[in-house]
Amino acid sequence: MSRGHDAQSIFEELRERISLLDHPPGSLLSENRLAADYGVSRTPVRRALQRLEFEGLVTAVRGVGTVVTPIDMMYLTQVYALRLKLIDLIGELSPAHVTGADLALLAEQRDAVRTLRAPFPTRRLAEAYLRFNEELTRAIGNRPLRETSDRYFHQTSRVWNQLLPELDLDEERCEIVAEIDRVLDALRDRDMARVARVRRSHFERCLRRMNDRIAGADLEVAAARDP
Amino acid sequence: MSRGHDAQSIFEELRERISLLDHPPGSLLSENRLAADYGVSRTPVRRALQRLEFEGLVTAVRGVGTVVTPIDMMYLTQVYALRLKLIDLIGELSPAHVTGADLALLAEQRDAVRTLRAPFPTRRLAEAYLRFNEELTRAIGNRPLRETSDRYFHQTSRVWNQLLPELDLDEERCEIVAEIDRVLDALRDRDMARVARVRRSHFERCLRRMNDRIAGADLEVAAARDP
DNA sequence: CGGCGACAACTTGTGTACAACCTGCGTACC
DNA sequence: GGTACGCAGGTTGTACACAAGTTGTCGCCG
Repeated sequence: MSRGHDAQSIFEELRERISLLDHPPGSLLSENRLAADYGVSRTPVRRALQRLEFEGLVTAVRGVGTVVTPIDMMYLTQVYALRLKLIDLIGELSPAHVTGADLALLAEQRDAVRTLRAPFPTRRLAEAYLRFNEELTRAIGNRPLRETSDRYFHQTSRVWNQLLPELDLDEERCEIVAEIDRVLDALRDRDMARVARVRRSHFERCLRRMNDRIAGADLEVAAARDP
Repeated sequence: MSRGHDAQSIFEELRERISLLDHPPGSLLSENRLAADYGVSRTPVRRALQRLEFEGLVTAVRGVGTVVTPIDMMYLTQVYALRLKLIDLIGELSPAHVTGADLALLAEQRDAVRTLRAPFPTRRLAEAYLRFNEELTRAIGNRPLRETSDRYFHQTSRVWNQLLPELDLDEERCEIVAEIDRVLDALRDRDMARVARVRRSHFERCLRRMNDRIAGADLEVAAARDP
């Protein structure tokens, strides 16, 4: 299929495809198949898969294949609880370093989401939010915090993406536009603490919407009350 | 050398050897050499090294070797700032799950450190603190927080270990005994918030001692004022 | 018809040969 | 003597062959 990829780009592409549910939880990835797809041997593919395994997104099983990690709510609830705290930390120990170009890109992303008109595929919204998050993660000044936030964002994004078809798509779209808008305002003032407050607020609202939707079901997203 | 190792155990051993400065920053690790030492081929060694690379402890350079990451104080200052915050989180979102056996093991470790009599090798103290931290990390209830704490502990432990020969060894020994003692008390009450306060206090005292020692030098450990 | 066992076709883990690349030393040349 | 070049040795990255393991299928037997 697509050629000229190295281990790093294969990792990034696979991570995105897993986040966006192109490879749904529980599905099997074959090293041989991926190697053929990317036009390389198994070696760089294995490196990418091993990193995905360290990040908890896949599990290699000898004789079976590499399984995309199933969604484990018991665990992901803990991840949500941690992410809630990490958002606060972004405000506490990140000197803002955003350029005018970054702000313009965020505004572009907001407009792209705003002009989406129903019916649009849920994947479009999921991808837009992924891009927004990537751009915002880049603005985190504290490098280990940036890496940690990135890591756990990709572990949880599948939950919202999987629930998206059952949510009110237009409501979700508006929420994202509002979030980008308010974050953009705070960033223009170089006020990372306000960025954190905004993100925390939208994060909690998102958790509430998801919980409302699956109320009565076995699963519980319920974070924020880990202790 | 030692045989019967798989990628996982090679990773753990190498990580410990890097933390304890058996492989000092800047030194070269050869895949062939390690493969011969562990009695396996390059493949499992490469897997271990790749994970160390993802964790930021080594950097593979084509045609040169795998370099143990030099100590970068600009970066590690950020890691210290994050670790300070993570310690608080341990108190906020970790239900304690320690058994009597865990407590007994910690008491044993405390006694082992207490009975150390000068002159003793700095490595002994460094290894003891590593073990204490391993045991305590295991008690963190929130899994992603546990993994993150573990990761960044191993990135920063080399700093203290490298400074140790220039510090007052007996003072450091007493500090560790005191820390384990106070943590043990708090754990007996299942009071993770108090554990966090104790650890934060000792962490800050340790930073201060290190800064005092290298005052006037080019380097600055100075965390806690990242914002 | 049901169960069970051999087996074929896959998977990942390991070992090995080779390609691409860097470094340091020896040597020739200025 | 100093400098530049070339090559030898060693390193990681890649590709491939094989070992170890799982799963589903097909056929045989009770």
